[in-house]
Amino acid sequence: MDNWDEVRTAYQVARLGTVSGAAEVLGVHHATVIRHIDALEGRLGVKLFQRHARGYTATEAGQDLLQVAQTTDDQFSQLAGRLKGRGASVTGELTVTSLATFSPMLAPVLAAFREEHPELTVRYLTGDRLFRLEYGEAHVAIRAGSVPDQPDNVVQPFVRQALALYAADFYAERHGLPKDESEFGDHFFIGHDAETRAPFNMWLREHVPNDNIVYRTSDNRSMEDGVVAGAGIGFLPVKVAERYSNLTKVAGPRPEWSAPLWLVTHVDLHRTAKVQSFLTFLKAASKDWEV
Amino acid sequence: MDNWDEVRTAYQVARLGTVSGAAEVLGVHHATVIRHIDALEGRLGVKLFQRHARGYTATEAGQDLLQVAQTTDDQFSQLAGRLKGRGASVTGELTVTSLATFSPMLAPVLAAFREEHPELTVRYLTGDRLFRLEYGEAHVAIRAGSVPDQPDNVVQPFVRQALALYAADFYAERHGLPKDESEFGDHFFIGHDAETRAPFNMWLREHVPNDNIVYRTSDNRSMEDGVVAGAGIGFLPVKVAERYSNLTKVAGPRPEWSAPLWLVTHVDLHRTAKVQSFLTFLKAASKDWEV
DNA sequence: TACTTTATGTGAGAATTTGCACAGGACTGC
DNA sequence: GCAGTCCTGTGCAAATTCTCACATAAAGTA
Repeated sequence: MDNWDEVRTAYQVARLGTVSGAAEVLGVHHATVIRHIDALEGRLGVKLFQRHARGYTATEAGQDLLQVAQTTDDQFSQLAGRLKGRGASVTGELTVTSLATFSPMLAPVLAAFREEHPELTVRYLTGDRLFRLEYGEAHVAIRAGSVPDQPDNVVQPFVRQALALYAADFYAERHGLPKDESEFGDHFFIGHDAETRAPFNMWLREHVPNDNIVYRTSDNRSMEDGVVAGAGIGFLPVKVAERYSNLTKVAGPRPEWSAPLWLVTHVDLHRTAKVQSFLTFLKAASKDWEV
Repeated sequence: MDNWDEVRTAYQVARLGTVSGAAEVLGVHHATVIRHIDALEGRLGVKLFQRHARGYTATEAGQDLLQVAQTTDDQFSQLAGRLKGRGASVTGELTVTSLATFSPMLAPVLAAFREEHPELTVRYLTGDRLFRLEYGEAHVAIRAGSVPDQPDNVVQPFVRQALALYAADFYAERHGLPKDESEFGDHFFIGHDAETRAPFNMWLREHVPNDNIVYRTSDNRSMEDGVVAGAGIGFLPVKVAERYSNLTKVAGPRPEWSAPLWLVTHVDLHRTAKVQSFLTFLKAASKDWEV
């Protein structure tokens, strides 16, 4: 059964009883219909129809085919309806990926977006490895650093996340707070373990003696925990710091500390209503994240 | 969704994950597969796959299609199996039609045939109107009279049904029995009401005075009832008369009384195993019906 | 009975579809 | 780091498929 179109033709003939009628419904010439039927019967070795002057009547075999193809037709119609609707509606899954750092900012946005579209399921992926849009792992990615230049990706600038230096009350009680940069040498800082190219980290390496960076973490979330615990002065997104009552802003936010963020989507999905709808929603929600 | 082959192509791509793999399975060039997918996506307005260098991964829409097409493929495979098998096996329906006269002879044959093929359903049609093979109303017809010459019918000679003249005991007691044809003028006969072309009826009109044909019926079955009830001397098939204990054979059987019977099948169904099987069975069973 | 309508069936040209060849990109293993 | 392999993608020629036109046959109708 390796030609589904012939089955479809036979289905219409069985349904309508005439070759001409089937040809009209299918939008082809009646000769085509005859050839399809002949080919199908020849391949199966069974007569599907009895030919007579008034048309074609289905044999048992033809009636069997009629029933099967009937359900197939129904299912395909439903499928087509779903698929066509899907392009225009915001349903199904929306998969977003970013560095774990942005989770606190993104979570409320995703929650609110899902609230607006009850039929939507949100998947938010963060992890060590980069989830790849070109393999369909995510619809939208939020990336930091230099402009991603994957060929099939649609990249647009997002916000520059406002970063500032914070210290916990616990730290301030024991070490005081620096009045300005000149006193940084007398304080302890929290930084990245690796020499990342994150602007704030590069700034830290330049302006703070290495020995004063006493608490080093491998990811930004642990850095946050360090700051809150009073392990030292460290960089936090303003939006994150606002959630803690025991933090004092030491300096900033400054534009040069933050890296530009990028919204990345796969070209195939970029123009879908779902992705577009989310992008506009995200941009609106992120207006006050800016430095 | 008016091109089922494209759905089938998309199904294989979704299943295998690559265009090349799908092309190999489908036995077409991979360029064809790509064009099918593009056409389908274009028509639906939805991306079914995300293209990347390692192949195609199905989007949600593609996975939806995969599921639907999966079941379709299964059902078509099963259908193909049934259909191919049907040509070779004796299952489903067997529809036989004849004049009601032959019902007593045919019934035991049909019953025995069905016994041999438990999966078979027998439909035996008799009626005033002729059931037409070319419209698929029956697989096999038993016809009397001159050779049917419908173009699409396969006609082969059947038996000449042995007919004889019978009288019931009730009649014999009251009127005696004729020794030979010369005494027919002193007896009462049962005949057809209309001037049918049945040989026995034509013989009756020639050899028996019209006034002696006192019981006239419109169908052969009523004629049988008339003979059994002793309304007169009448023609009965030998096989039918054998079933009654109160009948005495008056004359015959004679070849000139019986019309040749024909086995007729439609050319499209003639070579199927089911029809062939029934024809041989019927011929074997009818050997002793002959004159 | 002849005429109209509505079917199927078939050969030849037109149109679409398909296959081929080659290009280009990405991963793998040495 | 580099060759080999396995993908997708596209222009062009070949092949198949489709359409058109006409023939034929049966059933309804005046």
